[in-house]
Amino acid sequence: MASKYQVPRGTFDVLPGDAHSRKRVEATAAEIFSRAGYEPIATPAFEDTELFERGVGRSTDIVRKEMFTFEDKGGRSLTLRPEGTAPICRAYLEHGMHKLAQPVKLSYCGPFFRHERPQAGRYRQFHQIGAEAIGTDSPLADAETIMLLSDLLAELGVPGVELRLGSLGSPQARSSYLEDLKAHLRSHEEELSKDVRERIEINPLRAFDADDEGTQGVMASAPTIVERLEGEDADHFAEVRALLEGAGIAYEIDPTLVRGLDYYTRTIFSFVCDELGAQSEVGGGGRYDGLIEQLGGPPTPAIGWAAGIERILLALDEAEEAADRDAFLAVADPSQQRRALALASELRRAGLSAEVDLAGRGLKGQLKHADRIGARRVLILEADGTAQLRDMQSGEQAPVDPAGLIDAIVGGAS
RNA sequence: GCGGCCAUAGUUCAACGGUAGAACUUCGCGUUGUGGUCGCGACAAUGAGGGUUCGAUUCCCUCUGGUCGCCCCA
Repeated sequence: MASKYQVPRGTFDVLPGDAHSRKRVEATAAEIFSRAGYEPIATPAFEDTELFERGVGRSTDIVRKEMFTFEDKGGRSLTLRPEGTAPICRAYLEHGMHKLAQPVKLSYCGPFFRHERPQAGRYRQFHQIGAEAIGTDSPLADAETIMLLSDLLAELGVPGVELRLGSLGSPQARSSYLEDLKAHLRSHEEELSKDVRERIEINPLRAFDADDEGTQGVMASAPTIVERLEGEDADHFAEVRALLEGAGIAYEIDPTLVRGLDYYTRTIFSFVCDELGAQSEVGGGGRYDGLIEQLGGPPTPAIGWAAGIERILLALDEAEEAADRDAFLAVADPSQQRRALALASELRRAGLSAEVDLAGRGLKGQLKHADRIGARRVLILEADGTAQLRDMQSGEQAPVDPAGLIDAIVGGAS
């Protein structure tokens, strides 16, 4: 009988079988962050709504239609965090981290919330791993953070990953470019597909991705933002590219790269995976030199990224592996249950994995269960106080001295 | 938020509008306390609510959820 209750739309339970690979992803990230000096930070699951409105941008899809916003009993408007960068910048300011040696390098991992229509790789509660380097505008930081994510995906073995790189320049350069692009599109309006035409004002960059011939013809002569970068923006981007090339990181310049959050400036990047469906971005980020100032702090350049754990797992498509046990303590007679549990506890304190039957199975059932959980050895406790040690691989079984039980198992395990 | 497809045991799949079956899993049995292979048995399901019909798992509607695409993003 199925329960009338089920997980809320777009959410999921992490069951024991999935927990292992998920943990591996988190542990690998933690290791990579630790080696590079990106200290862990954790912020609350919800924040003042205004933090996201100001930080992410009121005109973005995220703020306009994807936030879980609620009022607390004091009438404050709170929002389940839809992303991690604005909260971290809030924490940076709130705790005076600008007084620390710059840049401040941080990493995080946790749940985020967006009210979107669920589909493969897109959930309403999802989990991100992220890194931020706050307080430097050096291209070195851009390259380092990108390399961190590249290393993570490589170490995890995510297949078919490709890095897309772009630069938005300064906010002013970006908006003047967008005006020019819109003008270009409008002047060729008849040649564009209906789809693209309708989105000229909303998202003109999308036109670069169109498949229809007419639009592609128009876009061939369209200006791209990367070729229009000037002065320091251009130098910065050139340096980032040189650093990535020097490190042997392959990338592709993507003039159509769009980040739907208002705070991005200069470098933006995205790691896509061809094993995924429509939600092909496995991780991405960019520079946000104006965000901290936007939140009321001093001008503070910064860069960071986030990667979706569910998307990584989807791309890895790992088969769950059966966990091994060093020993299973079987009882030939229920009178031995106490002894079994005590011995199991002792083995566990010695650092071994051991289980006992908790379901009242017969000896046959216990052996079967021991086999199922991958126990290497089964210790059968006899009613008369003696014991037999059975090797589950060879099937060999011999009596063991009750006094030396622990030694027999510990010794056999090493 | 918009379109397409879908919804049956714990899981994966069957069933011309007429008795809901199977496989895997779980539990038990295969003699007298010993796992894997094999055989036998047991537990166990039509997402919810309406409608059409003598009769609905099957057709229609609504809801819920999933999935794919759009949009957007991690």
